Amino acid sequence: MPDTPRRAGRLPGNRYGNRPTMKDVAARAGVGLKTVSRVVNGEPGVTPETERRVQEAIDALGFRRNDSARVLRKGRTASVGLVLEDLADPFYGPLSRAVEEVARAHGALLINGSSAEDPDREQELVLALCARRVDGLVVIPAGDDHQYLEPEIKAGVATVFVDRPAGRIDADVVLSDNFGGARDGVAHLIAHGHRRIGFIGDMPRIHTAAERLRGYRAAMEDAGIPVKDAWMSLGVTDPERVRRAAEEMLAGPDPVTAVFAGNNRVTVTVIRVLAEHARSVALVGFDDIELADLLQPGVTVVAQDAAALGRTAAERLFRQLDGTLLAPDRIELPTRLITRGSGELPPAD
Amino acid sequence: MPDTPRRAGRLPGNRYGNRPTMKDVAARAGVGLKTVSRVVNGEPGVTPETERRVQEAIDALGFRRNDSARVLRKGRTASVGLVLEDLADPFYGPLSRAVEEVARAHGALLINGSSAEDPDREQELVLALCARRVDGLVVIPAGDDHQYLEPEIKAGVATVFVDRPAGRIDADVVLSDNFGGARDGVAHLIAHGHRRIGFIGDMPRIHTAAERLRGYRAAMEDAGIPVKDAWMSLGVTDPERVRRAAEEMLAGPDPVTAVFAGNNRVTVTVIRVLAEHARSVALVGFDDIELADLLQPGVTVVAQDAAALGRTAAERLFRQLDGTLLAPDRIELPTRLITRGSGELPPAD
DNA sequence: TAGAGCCTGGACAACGTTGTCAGGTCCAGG
DNA sequence: CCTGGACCTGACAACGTTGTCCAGGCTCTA
Repeated sequence: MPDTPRRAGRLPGNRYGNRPTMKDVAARAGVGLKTVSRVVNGEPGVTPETERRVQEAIDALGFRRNDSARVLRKGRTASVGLVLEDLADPFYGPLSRAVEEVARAHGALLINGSSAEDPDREQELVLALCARRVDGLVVIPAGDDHQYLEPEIKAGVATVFVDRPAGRIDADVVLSDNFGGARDGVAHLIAHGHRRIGFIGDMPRIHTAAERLRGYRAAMEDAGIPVKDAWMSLGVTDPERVRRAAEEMLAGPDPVTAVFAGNNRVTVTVIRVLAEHARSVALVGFDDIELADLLQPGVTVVAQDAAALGRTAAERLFRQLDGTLLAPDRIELPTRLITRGSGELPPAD
Repeated sequence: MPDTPRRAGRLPGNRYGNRPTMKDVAARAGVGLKTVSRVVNGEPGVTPETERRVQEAIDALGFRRNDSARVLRKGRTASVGLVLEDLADPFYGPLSRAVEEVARAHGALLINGSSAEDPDREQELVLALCARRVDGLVVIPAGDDHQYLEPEIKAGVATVFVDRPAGRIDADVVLSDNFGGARDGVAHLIAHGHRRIGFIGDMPRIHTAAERLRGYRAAMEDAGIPVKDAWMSLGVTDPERVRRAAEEMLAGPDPVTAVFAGNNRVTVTVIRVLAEHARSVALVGFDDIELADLLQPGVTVVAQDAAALGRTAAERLFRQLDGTLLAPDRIELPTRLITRGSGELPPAD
């Protein structure tokens, strides 16, 4: 009979592919279980000679500590979860990376998931992460009711919301100044002589979209310009519909001479439409986009710092875990207007 | 005396913030431990009435199953790891998202980490993921020796390498046709009359960079054009140095009339340099970039499908886990030349 | 009405690790 | 030679879950 594998006959044998455990290492090194544990964790109180023998057995068997068991015993997973809308969106890449860097500095791994802007999927993801007992959560909300998180937060899961505030729950939030940024961007167009300014943005149920719309309205009101419904297009985000919305604004009886685009995806489509348009139309977009400076004209944008959002949120998260953070707070990061040409075009009527 | 918390006196009380366990739920519902387990896992053999009582207790206590314990018992974590270079790079966002979608379809979560192109950090990340007993790994290698993974793979961790092949180990690999893509791109420039063509790429120790360089050389050789050292710049990736390299090629005694850019970051910088350059210079870049069609001229690129890379790799990973996949294989996905203007400019000498 | 068979529920061990604690060895000092 | 302390080492329980197995109560049929 060949070597009988450990646990033979008890399981098909594919449990972790039959990995060696500390017990196996201990047997091979001729020491106690706990001594192996000590060596693996670099705890003091082991003779160099013993340590050498254990280390040898570890290498020979290819032992790797099972963190699931460790977590079960210790209660901390050294991992944090990040739930965002879509990792493929260039806005979230740097944000995610920033969270990862902070986590790494604290010795934690990052688990992330995309909600695809679906509240149910967000909840499903968040709860799955809680079941894994992540130490903390950074969430970019898709839904607007986060009461389902209350038991988790009570149970000690550190939580920070980013980019959009949480709904019906008191928690840390890190936001960009969407209102101020949009207001400044629109005011910039007004300062360059525009009065008929269009706004194309996402569904107002998304907080950022609503705030930017509010900024648009505020700037118009400050300048004493009445806003026409035909100048506003809300809830529009896929390229086809943005295109149609932009074309309608440009063609109506009261055509706009400038457009404020509510996010990076809208901006890109609007650029395409304007490129085909005969009359010159000014444009300011929310969110910076790569190569914006190389287009003709350069694209003027209200830029937010995605990496700073992620970093700030993650740092708050770990301060919650340290216990150095007291009450939940709302932090707002400033935006920056970057003028490159498209926002400085004069009205062409 | 107020309600004494469970485990009072044993621990500071912050272990998972004292979350309820199945035992607690069982006690509250007045049933046995295993019955709670059955309800939580939707196993048959529980009366509706009992199930209701248990469910009530679960809701009241805010119970959430501890997946660490579950994993320890079951041996599968339902999570896969993804190690890539930099999540903030727009090339990796869609790739990561594609892996996530496939994982999600298989009920698994995605843990990902950025190696920052550092082999040590790659190994550290991979081993940390193995310690968490991820079921599988998708790795975009930073280093060129992956023997350290051998015990893990033997132990049953499914593994697929993407974008670059693994070093010194036999494993599944999913690649783009870097050689063919680069050769076609350069041949395209040659077909438009260019003979002095520059190449700017990353360090040849990176497989993709080496393959693209090889494609460049092959195309030149096929056309019988001797390549001058001054036309090639390798290992250059930060904007400052790419800029200098490009300027030198354009200014030398034998100035290039066209440039092949080895990756998206190089392309972007070269575009900037060319925009300031008096003479018209043709450009083909490897990797597509957003808005490439809106520049003047549009940027001709060799596009690879990042999402397809991720999807293909993840699908192979789960086929390994199903056991339906046999021997390790090497899959090469085609690239696509997208002509937009910059690659069709005639030589300007 | 008794026995067979089915359904529901619970006791118990095991997963691999770490914290606690006690035993054992070795040496210095009395 | 004995005592005490410092230092190593290992036995054991516990973390929260799931798989196995058995007990008890029910229904149905002969």
